Amino acid sequence: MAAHAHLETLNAEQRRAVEHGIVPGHAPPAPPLLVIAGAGSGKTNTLAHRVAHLILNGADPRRILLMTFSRRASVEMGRRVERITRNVLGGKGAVASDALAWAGTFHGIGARLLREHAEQIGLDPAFTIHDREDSADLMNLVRHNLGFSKTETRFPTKGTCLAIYSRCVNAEMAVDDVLATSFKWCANWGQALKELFAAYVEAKQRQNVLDYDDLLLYWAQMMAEAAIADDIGARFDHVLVDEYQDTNRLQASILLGLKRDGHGLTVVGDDAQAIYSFRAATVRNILDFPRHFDPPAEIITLDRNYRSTQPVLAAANAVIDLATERFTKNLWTDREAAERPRLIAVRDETDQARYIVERVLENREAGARLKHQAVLFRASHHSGPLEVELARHNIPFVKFGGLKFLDAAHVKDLLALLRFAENPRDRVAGFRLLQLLQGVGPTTAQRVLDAMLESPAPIEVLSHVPTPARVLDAEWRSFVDAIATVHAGDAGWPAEIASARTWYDPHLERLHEEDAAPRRADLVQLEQIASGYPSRQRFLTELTLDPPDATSDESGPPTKDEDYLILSTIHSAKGQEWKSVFVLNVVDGCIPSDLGVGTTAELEEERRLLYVAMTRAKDDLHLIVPQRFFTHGQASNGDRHVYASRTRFIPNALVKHFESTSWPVATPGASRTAGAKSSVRINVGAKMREMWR
DNA sequence: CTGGCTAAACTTTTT
DNA sequence: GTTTAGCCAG
Repeated sequence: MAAHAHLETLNAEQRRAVEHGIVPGHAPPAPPLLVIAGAGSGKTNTLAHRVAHLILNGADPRRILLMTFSRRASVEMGRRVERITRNVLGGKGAVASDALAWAGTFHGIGARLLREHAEQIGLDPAFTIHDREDSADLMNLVRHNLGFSKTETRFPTKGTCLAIYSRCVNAEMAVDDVLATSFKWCANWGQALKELFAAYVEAKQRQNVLDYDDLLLYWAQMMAEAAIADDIGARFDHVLVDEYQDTNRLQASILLGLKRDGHGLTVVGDDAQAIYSFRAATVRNILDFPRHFDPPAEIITLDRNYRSTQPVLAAANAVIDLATERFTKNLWTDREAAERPRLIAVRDETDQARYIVERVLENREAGARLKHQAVLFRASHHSGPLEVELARHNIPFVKFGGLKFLDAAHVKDLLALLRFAENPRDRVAGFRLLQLLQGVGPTTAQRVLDAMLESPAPIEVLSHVPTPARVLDAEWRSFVDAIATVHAGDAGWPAEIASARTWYDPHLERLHEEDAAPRRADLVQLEQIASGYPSRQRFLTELTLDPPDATSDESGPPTKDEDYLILSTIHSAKGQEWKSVFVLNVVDGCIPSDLGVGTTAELEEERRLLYVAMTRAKDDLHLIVPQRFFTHGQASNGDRHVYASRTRFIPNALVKHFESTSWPVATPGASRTAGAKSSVRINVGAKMREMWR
């Protein structure tokens, strides 16, 4: 049947998931559905087909809420939905991807709903949003004001305070419980932390700023109020959530508040790939989902893997099989292949980098594009030596995860000016800006901001504040004018950024004499990015919620048709796949991270992390094991490097799933020049057999 | 009160 | 190697 041609590429389970509750020509809010979708089982494709199928059978795309884990995932989903509907309806009838207006992350959707419903909950719709660093800075200001920065024994740092606060909010737990379970070394500070958090919340409200957690928290609060919850719930007929295993309790509260009887709800996920518990995500969400409803939600399991070859999948299955707790069964595939994944022993991180360069170039010679190859690692800084080696060989790469463009001091300075102009009550932005001026320190900054705080027209007040002592009159006037000009917005968006840059330039020169030029180029690039947004508010909001997540070795992002190697943290690699995958530092201390071996739960998450990394590979998988690696500056510990051993997640019993080799391959000449008899022993018999394989 | 200095502590993953 | 608290001169 032609109308169903788009379903023919799906297998039976996928098709059941796509068609659940939909009859031809009629797509009412269906009973709740849980799809357990293993790695590479066509999850994104299935979800995209379900959305398309809803639309093709009469659902209004503007009344579909689609929540994905990242902005990148939501863009991809929109594209696929558009393609499917175009194939069925032809060019004219296709649903434009922007018709799927409510697709995005929980945080992004939250920000939009909060602006629209701000009045109903006594919130000023012009709020600005603090990213993690801004939140930590505000926490620090409050912490300082309460006198916690000079306690007898050291008070937790701003980052730790924020982490504790964030976990309380996201896990819906009391401070004392969070301290007892996740932050034992801070258990003594329970009372002080409660005071701190109360003051932090007040400060945010006075300044009309929200942090990441507030976007969810305020939303959840709206859902707890029946009248508003019904209002918002009624805007959407269908609510679909991807990567449900990585949502937290607060997000589950929102979802269940949105659709209390579960009708119209579809969630998709895989508990074997849960890797975000540090953000308070809990697999309980996905496990408990069916029983929230009566009758319970239907469960459909996708366990056929279309991505990886059989040997790659066998190795990944073996790794996850050792998990202490498993809910889903193993994946299967019919993609036969002879090559087992490789376990490569190298001497150190330098050789690890050389090995990858050699293999990557070899693959490119054989016709594989760089883009189809990826290098994955546990922590962002693990790729350091590799980046050097890639640069030496002129191999372009793009790195996902880790330090961001927006974290650079000069970028933050300029953004602070824009944010301060947008919301003059934003103390973190103001504090940062004022201290750029010579002669202004914390005290003067506080005083100026205090004067502004009370007034309904803070910019007016600022213009009339007398030039503080120790500050040059001209410098002060230039600062005040810059703020006022941008705030008034007469130049229009994004032209006003030019005024901001003009003001900032002398400060840039002074603060970064050494490397002012590349930093100035960054700011030009920022202005370019800004031109893609319709307004200052949209720019600031979307930039904090969806910062550019990739950095490359060249200035500026590479153009689409250029070829480049992918470098990514394992976390940022979620949902992606490549023909060849290299995993760095598959040693104890990196995977699992030695910071992640505290509790069994943490250790189990590290195991899943390795599983996620391995299941990204379609054809070749290389796990690299450096025999030793250098540690950063623990001078007191003496040795500059430590000997590492293969990750505990691949014990001897699992080695049979891999092709074990070392690199570089020892040449006969090398041992001779060594003079003394080499300690290396080779198994001649094995090598003979190897020749005929 | 600011800004430059020293000593000591900390060091993952991200919306 | 980077960030933070504390000290001191101007």
